[in-house]
Amino acid sequence: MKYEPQKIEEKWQKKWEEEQTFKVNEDPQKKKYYLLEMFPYPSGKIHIGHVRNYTIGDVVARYKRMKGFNVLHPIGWDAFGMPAENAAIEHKIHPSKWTHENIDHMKKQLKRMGFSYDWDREVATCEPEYYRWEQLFFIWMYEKGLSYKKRSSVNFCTKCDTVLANEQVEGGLCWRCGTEVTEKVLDQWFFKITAYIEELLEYCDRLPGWPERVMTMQKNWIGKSYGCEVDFPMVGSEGAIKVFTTRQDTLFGATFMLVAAEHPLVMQLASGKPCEKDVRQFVEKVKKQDKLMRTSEYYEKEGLFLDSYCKNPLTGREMPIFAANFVLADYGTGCVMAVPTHDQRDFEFAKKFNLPLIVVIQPKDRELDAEKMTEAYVDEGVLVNSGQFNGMENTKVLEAIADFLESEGKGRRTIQYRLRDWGISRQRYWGAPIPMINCDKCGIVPVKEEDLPVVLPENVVFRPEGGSPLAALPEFVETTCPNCGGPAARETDTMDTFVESSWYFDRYCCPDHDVKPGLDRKALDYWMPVDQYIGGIEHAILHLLYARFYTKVLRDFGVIGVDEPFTNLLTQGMVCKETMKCKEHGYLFPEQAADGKCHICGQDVIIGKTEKMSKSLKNVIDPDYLVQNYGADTARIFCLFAAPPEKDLEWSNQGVDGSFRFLNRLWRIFDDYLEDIKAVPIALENVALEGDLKALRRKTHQTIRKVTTDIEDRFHFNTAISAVMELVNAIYAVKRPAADEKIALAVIREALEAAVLLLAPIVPHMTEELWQMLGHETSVADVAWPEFDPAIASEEAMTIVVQINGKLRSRMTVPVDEDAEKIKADALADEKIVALTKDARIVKVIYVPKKLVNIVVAS
RNA sequence: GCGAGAGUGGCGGAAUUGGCAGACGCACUGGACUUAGGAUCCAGCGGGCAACCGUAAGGGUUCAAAUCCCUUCUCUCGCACCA
Repeated sequence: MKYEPQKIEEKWQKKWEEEQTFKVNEDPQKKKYYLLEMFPYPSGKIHIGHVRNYTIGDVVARYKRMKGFNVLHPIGWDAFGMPAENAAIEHKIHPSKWTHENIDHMKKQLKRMGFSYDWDREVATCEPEYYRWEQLFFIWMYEKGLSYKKRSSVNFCTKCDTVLANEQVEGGLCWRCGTEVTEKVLDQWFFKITAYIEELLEYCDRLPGWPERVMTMQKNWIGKSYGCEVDFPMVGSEGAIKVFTTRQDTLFGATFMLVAAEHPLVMQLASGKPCEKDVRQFVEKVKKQDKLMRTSEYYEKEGLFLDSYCKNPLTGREMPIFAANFVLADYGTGCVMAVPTHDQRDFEFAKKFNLPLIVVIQPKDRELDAEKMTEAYVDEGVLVNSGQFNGMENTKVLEAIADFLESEGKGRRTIQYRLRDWGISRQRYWGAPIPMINCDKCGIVPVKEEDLPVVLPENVVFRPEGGSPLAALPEFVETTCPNCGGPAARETDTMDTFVESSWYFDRYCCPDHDVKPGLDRKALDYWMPVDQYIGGIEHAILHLLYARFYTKVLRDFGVIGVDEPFTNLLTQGMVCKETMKCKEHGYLFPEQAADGKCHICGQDVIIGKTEKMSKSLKNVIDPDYLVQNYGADTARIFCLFAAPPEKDLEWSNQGVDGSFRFLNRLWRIFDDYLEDIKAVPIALENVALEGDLKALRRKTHQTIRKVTTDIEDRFHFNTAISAVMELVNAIYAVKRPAADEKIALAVIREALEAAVLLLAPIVPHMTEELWQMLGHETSVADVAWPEFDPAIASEEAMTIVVQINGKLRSRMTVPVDEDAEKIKADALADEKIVALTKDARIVKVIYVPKKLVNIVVAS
């Protein structure tokens, strides 16, 4: 019988669905395991990255299930977002329709891959029953001061009448219409993630199951720095300019002051002075400068003297104050003390404006001369020109200067963070409405709980020029104030879609949307936290940080009982493929470039770099194509075999062939033996085996051991698969026993059954089929994971390597329980060793148990 | 610039705690079967005639280094004028 994946795959998928094989419920008797993969955005079709991500997750879910865990393995849709709205504008299809059609199609595709989801828990975040509770949590957050409205500057396109994300600004122009982007000050909603900043940071060191690099990225993103706030008194007026610095060791070298151009202080200082007009112009110019450009290293440093001075608090020196384009308004106090000798930016600025340089740190190996410096000295050294601190090492003087500033009342220790509050307002339609009402009399008033959800209206008009369709819909906007009953206007901003993805894993735990308040604490206590989370590295900061924050917020509301949502995180690599180009026709899809020729013009195809699969580079493999030509099982096993999960996977069509060939190879030998082994029970307990059969049985048990640890401890599916390949090769290597050689057939049956069970999480359809062919009646998904017998797995003889001075010189086979002294003696008596050591003096002999003997000789 | 990670045959990758480098697969070569083979099975496959040499390059620690340490180079990712 031939291996026909299409036939058997659809058969088993139907059966799993009918029998609800993967439906789960809370069961206090069983140990739970919550396996979660990042849910997809319903963009239209699943791509190979989804296949990889969900295959990895599926293997772990099925493996844990066979290990006896009560496994929660859900899926859903991150269904709000811009592409749906763009489709509405371009193709005149309602975002809701577009999204639901995509979900329907992708759902079919996922089912066709055979993933073991509990589909009863499926969630789509665009449903009012989902975002209803998010709106309630928003109101709770508002009441606690965790969500607030603030004026803040954003990228704005006047033609499209909308805010643009940083990513939507291309070279200072709007990505859609090409209009110059301006900064606009708008009232925006924020989540106060900074209220949890210390806890978020602290837990970075308490999540050992997360990859170090993700944690490092999060820590850097939070960006905690210890330093001092220092007061620089104004000259000729009251008050002082406050500055944040981490380099108080250079304070004596501060010779001028820089203020961010946007800082209100700038106009304040300039007002009434002759420079006022110029300053105003300068500020306007800087505000217009593109944010991306402005933060580029190569951007010209510009500044303007404000005709004002302040005083260095330690030296008393008068310092001119400048407005500068490169000072960040929203970090620290928006003002920086400039130390041109020890900061490159300040150095460049000082040279440009001919400002004084004072060296305050001298390197140990040479002497700096301020006159001759060509760049700032930023390394370690000893303080000079620094009063009582002279002679101290700059790295050690930080505390002393901080103490001094505090005792003199001229400054104080502070901590600064890079992380800003999370701006969640979007002037977009396809998102969860922010449940707030603006009343002229009462101000901002939350919608009453019993009036939730604020449902997104369907009958909106999408304007090709952009802008929020909600604001243009009077029946949505016009309402009454919940407080005073007077006329009021609804908030028309919607929430950032990252809000939905910050708690969808909670929703999966309790699919009943009608429980109040939204989530069932008992179910959450059983399932949460997520034991294993799997997804792309691209979410290392945003989604993972937001979800951690939101979990802490819900915890403080008593909704959930965990501090952190995800115990273990696996970040899988990207799927890449080489690009193919035709000189005339540009990038070609793989099917347009078969046999190395462009299918449009016949020219030779140019093979380009290996890049992440993307539509624009056309280096994509359609999962449907794989399913049709090879079946889901081949697609699954290839994704796992080609690379370990955390690394990028380079696509290889020949590799897919190889995987398909392996499945056929297993199928064939299984089919070949089927009739003979069907009747043979496994009863090898009291049978003494010899030779080939003994070796095969040993291999079987060794393979079980290896595959188990590879999956359990490391998620190294590629080596697990290669171990099974070795087992299958070993079965092929055994001489075909006759139909009446029952013991031999029993050994082979055991090996084949082991191969089937070990592969069951990886290629579930084929293994279900083979399992059934053997006469079993239960689903292979419900069979217990095989156990190995250490006695059978252990080798009776071991190969000991004999080295001379660490170089391989001979090998010997000895019984496993051989005495160490005997092994050493045997090694020295070995024919090759004797020949090589006869003229040398043996210094010592090292025996590494079960591995090698190293003979150290002196020549 | 700062931070993190990586660099092993023609290719993807193994080597789990410092202990036989190159498992497994792909590609390639040869053989068998065959009217035929792009199917299948079997064998070979880092370099070198060899002694030997080989894990980006150089140095070090060690009886022993792909693995640990130092220097350099290259690549990937993240942050990036954060004071």
